[in-house]
Amino acid sequence: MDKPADGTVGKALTLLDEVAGYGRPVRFAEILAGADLPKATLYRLLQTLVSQRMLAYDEADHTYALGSRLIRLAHAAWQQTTLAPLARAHLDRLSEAIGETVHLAKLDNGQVLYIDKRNARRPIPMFSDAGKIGPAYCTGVGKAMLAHLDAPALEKALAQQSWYPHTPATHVSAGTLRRELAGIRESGVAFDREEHEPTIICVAVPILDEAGRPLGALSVTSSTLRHSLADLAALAPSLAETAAAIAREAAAFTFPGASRAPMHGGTNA
Amino acid sequence: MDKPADGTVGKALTLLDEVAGYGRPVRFAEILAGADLPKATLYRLLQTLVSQRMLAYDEADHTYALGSRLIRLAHAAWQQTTLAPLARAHLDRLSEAIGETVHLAKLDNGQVLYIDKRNARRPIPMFSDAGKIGPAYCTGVGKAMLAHLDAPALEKALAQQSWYPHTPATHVSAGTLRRELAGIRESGVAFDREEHEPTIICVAVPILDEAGRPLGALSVTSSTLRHSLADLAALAPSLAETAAAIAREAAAFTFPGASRAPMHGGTNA
DNA sequence: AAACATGGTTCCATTATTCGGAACAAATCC
DNA sequence: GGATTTGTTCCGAATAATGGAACCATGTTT
Repeated sequence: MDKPADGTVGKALTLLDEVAGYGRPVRFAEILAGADLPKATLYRLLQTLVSQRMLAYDEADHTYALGSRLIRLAHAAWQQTTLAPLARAHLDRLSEAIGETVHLAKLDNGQVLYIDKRNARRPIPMFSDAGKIGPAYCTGVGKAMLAHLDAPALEKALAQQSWYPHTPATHVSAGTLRRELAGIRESGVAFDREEHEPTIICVAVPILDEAGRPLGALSVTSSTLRHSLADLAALAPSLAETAAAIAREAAAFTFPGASRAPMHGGTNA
Repeated sequence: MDKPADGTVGKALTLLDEVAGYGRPVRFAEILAGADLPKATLYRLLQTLVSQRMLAYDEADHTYALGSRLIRLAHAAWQQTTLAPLARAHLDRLSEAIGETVHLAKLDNGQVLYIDKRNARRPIPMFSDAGKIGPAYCTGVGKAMLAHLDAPALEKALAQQSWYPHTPATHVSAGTLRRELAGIRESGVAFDREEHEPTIICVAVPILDEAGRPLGALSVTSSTLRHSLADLAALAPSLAETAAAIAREAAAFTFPGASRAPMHGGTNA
């Protein structure tokens, strides 16, 4: 099942995922059962991770949980590896204008990684929903991005899909999806017709760089109980406009100054 | 400067911080200059990190950036190591009610880790965003939490402060701060009187567990250009009420089911 | 165009870390 | 009180990390 985990670092990170997977503080014994490492090895690894603040050890009830260093790192990751910071203001505006759930996502190894989100009512803080991952082959954002990949990248991505039939409308193989992608590429708009979850529909548009490659995608999601596909289609222009604005900004953007800004100086001087 | 980095894992993580610190994609040579590792060693370490998706390598311009695995992990960390998920609805309500910038923070090794945030209707630009860290000795949330630490924990935390005089109003040693903390403990409310940034003021209240220990803190921040301390003081009751509600919920909460839920199954079935 | 940087990658013998079985200690349960 | 579960420490053997140096690929200088 688990394969060529490289080195100690690999094991340590696998362990992190392991702990993350429990979704709650865990005791040593539980981890021991889950991971297949010898007791002593696991023990040392955990110690290292705790000492590095990637895990937090609760002396009181002897449990391990994810550490705060992760949150710090993630903040940095979110800021630099994604176009979320750039897109933020645009998302706000779009959300304000149309009052429906808006997603910003990027493609990550064949899967959709949600990077930011706005709900109708309340503004959303970063990690609340950002960070979730979903399938590409049956979501609006996913298809919007797949449609603009070049041939080799697309093949690679298609090979990474699971083709699980979430609903009757789900594409279950590359064949039918390819055909739809051609259309999406033409029109510039992708729809999710209850392909991932029943009653959930969405419109999505890609955010493209100068070369036409997808940087990410934007979508508006709703439910068949409240809107028809036609309703959503009507929103496509504003979506496209927003996407274009984000793309423009991303193109204009060059990373500022080359000077170092150390992340956590222990004590800040 | 750098201390007892344990093992390979330690080095790898230090490297992550290093990359994070640049705040933008970095080239090999830059990292080489920054970190003091031999070329070959650095190279291998980077490869490992990339292969583990903790870093992302851009083939096009030969740069390294933080990887998406971090975002995924962080999502989990945010959910389980903090009271953010519990507090979310309460923050929304509070933010809605008072329309000013609201922060939720926890204490992390003597520093303030911001965990969630709601913007004012007309946001003021300022340092602090979810995921960021800040000093405890000169912020409202920091002082609110310090005030409710028990003696040994307080000593430890005080020893971790940097006492940098950000503004004329900043406490520059434990002495004066201790006195203020006593008062805060009494009143249950802490103020930041432009101690961290000029013109930035705030009211904060702690979120306490049954034993009276601080789980986190809530604050409302504004600027002297828009509000007086008295204005903020008037908000203290709603803040306290919200804090109490969060505390109540946190107390009632026990981590649900013991069953495993693996975090990222590669392909999702 | 040849010579030279500069930035990045690979080799491989040496060395230091990690490994993990098993003994030990501590808290829990009969 | 003794037995069991749970967590921690030891230490020789095994392995993985190390880093100097050679190498390769670009882009630069004369």
